[in-house]
Amino acid sequence: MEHSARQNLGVSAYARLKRDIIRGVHPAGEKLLMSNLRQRYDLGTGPLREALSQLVAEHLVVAISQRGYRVAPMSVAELEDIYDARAHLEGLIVELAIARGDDAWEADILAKAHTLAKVMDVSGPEEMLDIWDRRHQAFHGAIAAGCGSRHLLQAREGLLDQVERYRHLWLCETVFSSEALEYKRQEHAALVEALLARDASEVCHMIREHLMTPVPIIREVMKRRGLE
Amino acid sequence: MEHSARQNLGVSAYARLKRDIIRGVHPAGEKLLMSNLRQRYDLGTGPLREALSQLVAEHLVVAISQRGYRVAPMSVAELEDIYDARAHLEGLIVELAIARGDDAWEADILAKAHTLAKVMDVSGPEEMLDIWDRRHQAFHGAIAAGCGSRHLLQAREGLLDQVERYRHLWLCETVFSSEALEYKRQEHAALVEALLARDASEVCHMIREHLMTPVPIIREVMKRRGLE
DNA sequence: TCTTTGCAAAATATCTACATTTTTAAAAAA
DNA sequence: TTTTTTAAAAATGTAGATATTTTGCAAAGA
Repeated sequence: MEHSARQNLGVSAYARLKRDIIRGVHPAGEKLLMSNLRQRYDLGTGPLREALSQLVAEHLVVAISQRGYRVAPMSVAELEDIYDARAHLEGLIVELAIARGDDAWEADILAKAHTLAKVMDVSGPEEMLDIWDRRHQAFHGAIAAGCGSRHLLQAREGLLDQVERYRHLWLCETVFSSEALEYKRQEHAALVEALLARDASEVCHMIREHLMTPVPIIREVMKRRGLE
Repeated sequence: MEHSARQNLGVSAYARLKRDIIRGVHPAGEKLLMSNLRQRYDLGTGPLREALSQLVAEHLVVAISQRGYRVAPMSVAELEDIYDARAHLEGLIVELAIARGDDAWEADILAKAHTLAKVMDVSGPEEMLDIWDRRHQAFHGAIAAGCGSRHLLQAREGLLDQVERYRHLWLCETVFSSEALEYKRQEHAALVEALLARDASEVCHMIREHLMTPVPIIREVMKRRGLE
């Protein structure tokens, strides 16, 4: 009964490649040489091309016919466009969630906010980054889930995938700064309060602010690294 | 200079498969047998798996590990969710477009509205459907483009891909009915007028109405065909 | 009799290795 | 320099090997 359902290799190749692209192991614009990938991930071309095709569909990789694959480029212009799009979409979704969310929705938000606030620097900083990010995503995910539309949430996921590489730059700066973390914690608490009060316009405004704060920081990091 | 840039086979496999799924050649839920696909599209498994991987990323196909691929199911519940999501997202985008669109935007809308209104039943009805649909999409695309956000438009494209199968059911009913076409033509004209007047709340309301009209018709078709 | 179980055969999905085509680079010629 | 030629590198496609799932059928159990 527990044969640990063997995944096909394409699926794990996809997960590993995506993770490495987001973390900058494969930087923006890098040529993804089949021979390198085969060696690095110990896979044949078949599964790799499957994984790359999916990443192309997600716009994290671009394919040039007969010339292989490349990590999608990054730019400050794109950074700004993604965050702009996210702010608007997230605003729409939160508005719907406030109109449609039920008691279970509220309870879930409280639960996720609690676990997020309790993240402590117990193990190494690398671990810390993972845990904080996971719980942070879960918290915002719980808020968005209230909109009740699978397809709006799907669109939101798409933008999340796009922003991940930029957000990773920010995470590395932020998670290790306890004052930045403390500031976020306060924002989250205020957000929960406004959500429970179902104050739509207030929440919209707060979410927007909250979402956009990383932008100047990321812009700075990108300039420092010459990624503009 | 014009070597007609050879595409890799995966790309054309993707286009053909997608088209056939949207048109119902491969109905919802159908098992996509490799041997059948190889025969039908005259391709090896490699390019086919590439194409299928992309379609999986777009949620038009679902993959079950070691058990191959299946056309994603359809349901009335999904129909309603997609249209709901679309109505909200399109509303958001149009609002932004009204705030941000310039003169070129207005001009492009007028141009596209004109070509759409001029579609005549010159050749066969099959051809007619293609042309009307293409111009209809171009018209609404021109309106949305005004929002100026590549990533919001990308999210919109994603929903369009999702809805395409349902919309195809509707198109077949509508395009051959000249009164339905005439009704649409009036809606479009009114929409253009309100857009040029930059009456955001009016446009939002109209777009929503315009977008949702197909839903009851499609629901009917689905029931008739036992796709509920 | 009807249902369940076990097994082997067939069908199917998946992967790899190699053949083919195309691009890139390097060297030679103009 | 600029162009042409040539060799190496890389991408792409196919055929066949391997592993997995499904199916058909018979025997056991209810």
